[in-house]
Amino acid sequence: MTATPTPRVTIKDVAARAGVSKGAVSLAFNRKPGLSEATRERIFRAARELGWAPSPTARTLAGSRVDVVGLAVCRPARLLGLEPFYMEFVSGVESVLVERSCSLLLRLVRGQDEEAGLLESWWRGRQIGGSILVDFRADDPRPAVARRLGLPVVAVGHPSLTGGLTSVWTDDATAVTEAVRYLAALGHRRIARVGGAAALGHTAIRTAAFDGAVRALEPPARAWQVATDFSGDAGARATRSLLTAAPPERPTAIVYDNDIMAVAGLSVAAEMGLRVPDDVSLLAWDDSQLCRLTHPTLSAMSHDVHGFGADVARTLFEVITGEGPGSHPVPTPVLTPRGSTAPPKV
Amino acid sequence: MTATPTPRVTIKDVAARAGVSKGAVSLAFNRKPGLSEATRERIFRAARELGWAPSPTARTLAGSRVDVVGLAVCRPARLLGLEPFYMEFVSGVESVLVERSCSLLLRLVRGQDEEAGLLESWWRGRQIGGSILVDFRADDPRPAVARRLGLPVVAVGHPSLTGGLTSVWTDDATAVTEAVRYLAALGHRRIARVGGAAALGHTAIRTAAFDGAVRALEPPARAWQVATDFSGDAGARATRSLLTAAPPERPTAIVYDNDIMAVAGLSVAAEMGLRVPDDVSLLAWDDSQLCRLTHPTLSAMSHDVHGFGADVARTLFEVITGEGPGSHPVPTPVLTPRGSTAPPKV
DNA sequence: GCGCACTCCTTAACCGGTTCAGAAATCTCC
DNA sequence: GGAGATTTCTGAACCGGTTAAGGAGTGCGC
Repeated sequence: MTATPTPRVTIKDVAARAGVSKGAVSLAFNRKPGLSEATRERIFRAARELGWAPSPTARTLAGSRVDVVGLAVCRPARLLGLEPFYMEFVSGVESVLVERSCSLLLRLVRGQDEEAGLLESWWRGRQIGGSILVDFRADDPRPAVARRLGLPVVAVGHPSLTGGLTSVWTDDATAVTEAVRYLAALGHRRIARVGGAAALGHTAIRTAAFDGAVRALEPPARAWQVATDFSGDAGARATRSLLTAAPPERPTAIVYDNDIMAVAGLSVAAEMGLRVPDDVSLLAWDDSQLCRLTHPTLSAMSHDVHGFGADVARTLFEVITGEGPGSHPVPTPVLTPRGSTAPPKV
Repeated sequence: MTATPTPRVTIKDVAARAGVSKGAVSLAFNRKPGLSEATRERIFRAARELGWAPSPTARTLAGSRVDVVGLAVCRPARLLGLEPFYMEFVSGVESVLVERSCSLLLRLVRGQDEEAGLLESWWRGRQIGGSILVDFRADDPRPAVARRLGLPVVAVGHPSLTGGLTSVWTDDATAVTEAVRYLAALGHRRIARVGGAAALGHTAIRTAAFDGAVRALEPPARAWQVATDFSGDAGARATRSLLTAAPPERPTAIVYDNDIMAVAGLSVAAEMGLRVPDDVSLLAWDDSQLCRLTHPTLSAMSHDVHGFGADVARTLFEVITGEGPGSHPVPTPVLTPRGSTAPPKV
């Protein structure tokens, strides 16, 4: 790989060929006033002939915007690989970035403190023009950092978690409530939930909502909740422990906080000789294609993760261009019944 | 989000505080000779006190290296979300990048031509210092582009596919052969393979290897091969069509090119009332956690995707620092027998 | 005492753009 | 036809670093 000395073509070459100054070329390419239509056209033609495009690096240095947005994701690598959610989310974000010829700077981190430091160095080094923040926890340091730096960000999470930052969020509480009501309507009176990481803000929201929804049922129902780390293994363990009890002490329906755990739950039921949905109903969250690949297929609270990512990216651009803080709810996940839920037969 | 006018601290501030010139600071931070130990120390102290770090943008513009590597991935968004492989691969790449404070620029593209254009604009715009190339096809335009540009790249794929670029690859042919021999040793004589996208180079390699391996069996065996798009749906369709034949015309073992399709195959078998592994054995590829979550658990050709990503990243750095083309095989996937494979009982 | 090599540091040009003050040319209006 | 306003374009400074050339000071040999 001998580095061919690629003859870099710069703004100067374009200017020379169009017979104007560098400044004129810059004006043309930034669609700023002060150039005749003829000159503008001549400049564009020259640029086209030379195959020139302005260097983002130089642009950034010269003080204009930065065409890169950051995303730091904080989960152990093994889990990330498994969660369909993120890749789909990223692809949604990308779809919007591409339109504005922006790029995504991705980094896996091990905690919010590391992420906070990363945001600071990204921003101070002018590496990013804004950032997407996910996975909020209690006492999250990131809102304070973003505010201190003046870094444009959009937070993915309920406004109660995101410290006043512009946020985009799904109404998890309503979705959980709907799930519980649905199961109750099927006749379930012993309902469990295998939740995500307890430290995560949205897990807390779902936990509370689940609690409230079950409490509101009439006739009253019995409820269980378990926290996990979102991994399939944890989902399997939780399911196993829930289902080992004898029937009257055993849930007849289980709600999972993601689809991986639901898949794991399904296989645990099979391994224990329980029929799904006759002996136990299973309901997943984050409906990915995975839910349609199991047998029986998994009922799920589904939402458009790709579209969600796109919304987040669009909102980030609004923030970057100076819109005030806001809260953008996206459609509540809707229940998609499939083969894993039915009235209890026991 | 009123952008606080963050007072940017630059190399000039550090120089002033240390009582030296900009040049000296630069020398210190690039560990170049020509500074006394005392001065060097004084400069670092000043930088530390001011919380300064050199701006990557300015560094790039000034002609030194670029601390970003590119990765363009070309699959429909829906599939990407599902394939555990990529996220895990990315996390492996990241693990190495972080050590060298590099970042990953990620982009989803729709074809190699789009990717080739992207590489060119990334490189000419000095946005990346090198790139990782995945998913090689016949007549892939990317090697030529990389060579023409002098862009340092590392190709993920067998040397026969990557047009002389430095490549990192798993020995798929051997792995496929091993899979076939294993199934044959269990007693299978009717073996099918649900392959990936036919246009992909490594799919072709596996197809040929499968063919050869089956042909070499003694006593002779019957073989089927189907191409898919890697999606679970396609895997399900392929499985369904393979298993609808009457027993003597039906494979007793199926090998899948990724784990998603194997999961889908498992559920199709269940849906058709076939027992796994008694009626049909299933063998996955790209062993992710998913394979341990099904019931029965999926036997798989497993390899360390995270480590693979790390190897690729390390190799890219070698290329960037000027090593010649090379070929770096990584360990061949090994067979991990689990519950989905057994001697045929029919 | 002088030339010479060596160490340590500074100076200034440069990377490839943006931006703004102001010059040159054209238009407007009386 | 000339003052003033407007349009169009240029020149130079600047962003925050890197780097090559060069200068000041020191030590050494003879």
